[in-house]
Amino acid sequence: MPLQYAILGFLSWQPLTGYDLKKQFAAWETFPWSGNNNQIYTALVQLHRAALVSKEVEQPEHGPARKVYTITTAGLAALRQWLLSPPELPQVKHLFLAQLAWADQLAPEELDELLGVYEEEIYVKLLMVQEQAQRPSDAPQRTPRERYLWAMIQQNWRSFYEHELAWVRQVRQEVQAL
Amino acid sequence: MPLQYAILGFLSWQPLTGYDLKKQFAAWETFPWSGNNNQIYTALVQLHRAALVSKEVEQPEHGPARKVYTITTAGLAALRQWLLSPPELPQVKHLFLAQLAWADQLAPEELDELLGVYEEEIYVKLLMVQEQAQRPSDAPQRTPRERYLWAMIQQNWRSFYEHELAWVRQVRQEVQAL
DNA sequence: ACCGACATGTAAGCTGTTACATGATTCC
DNA sequence: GGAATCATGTAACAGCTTACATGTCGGT
Repeated sequence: MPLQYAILGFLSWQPLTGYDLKKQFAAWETFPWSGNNNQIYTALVQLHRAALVSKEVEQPEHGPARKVYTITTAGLAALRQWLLSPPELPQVKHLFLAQLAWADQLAPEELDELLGVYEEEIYVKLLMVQEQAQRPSDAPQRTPRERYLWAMIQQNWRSFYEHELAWVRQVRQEVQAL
Repeated sequence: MPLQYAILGFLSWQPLTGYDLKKQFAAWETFPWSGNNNQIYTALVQLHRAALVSKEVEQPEHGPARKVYTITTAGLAALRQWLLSPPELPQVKHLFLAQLAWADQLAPEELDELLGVYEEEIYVKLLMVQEQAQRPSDAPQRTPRERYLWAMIQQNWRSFYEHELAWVRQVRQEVQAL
């Protein structure tokens, strides 16, 4: 269900094809649908059946048909309704913490190695979201408020990985002292 | 798959029944399996088939049979192997950020209301994890190192929600200024 | 008399990932 | 010649949630 609304969100910005949407989802942490064919194309079919989007088929001389989807007024209304619905808490699946919970069974060097690998992974991810944020606006910027909101969304991700990095560095240091 | 290993983790601490495991999973943020019957009971069957756990059936005079599961040496080896495997990045599904991404379509009061509800939800959750951390140790504390690791895991959760709370308060304030 | 905790399990359905399948165009 | 991008879709499977189903015991 939220995937449908996220699609409507992008279409409220501009008409797009399934392929475009796929790329958008892949590009932003905020939209946690990994740019997955199966879900996006079937969601578009459902949205079209529900008349929340309209479809225009462009047939170029060469290559496959492009199906460009546009949001309808019913779609805009549905999007607005979702925006007003009570927010969900972030769902965090932090498997590394579950791994750490039993990591006392490891030797000191093994534990340090594990923490080191995690530190490196987080660091790489942090670089990724930082670069993502600086990418010249591939994002809606219709009003100053919208620009502000997107900036704060990016900041949320950046500071999440920054704090995670600081946390793992602290753990690594203090665990060596034990 | 990780669920199986998490079960082995708890059983490396002490023998438990499916019901006990369900309560453990429900009690800790760190183990993101919502205390769900279906998954836990079937996972135990699979672990038993793989001989990673052994089963003892206690039949009390009244009531249903209690099946107490104990980890085997093969199970301990499998757990250790998982602990050494490369850590995964945390998977964060932050739907509120996706909602905010399109929230410029809302009136100022509507947006403030949305942020206010989210702030309250995060605040309640923060209280929950704080209380969870102070709960008299229902957790393994076999060595100082293990005690330290569990404390740092709890701290990770606490600071996540603290930062989220600070973030939403900032956004709310600054969005009012626009 | 009813509710919650104890204790086990099954069924249906939604979500999500990976891989398969096709075919043209552009860049190296 | 081969890889990447554009562009659409399908199939199989794994993960996860919700609800159903049954029955005892202790507390209010």
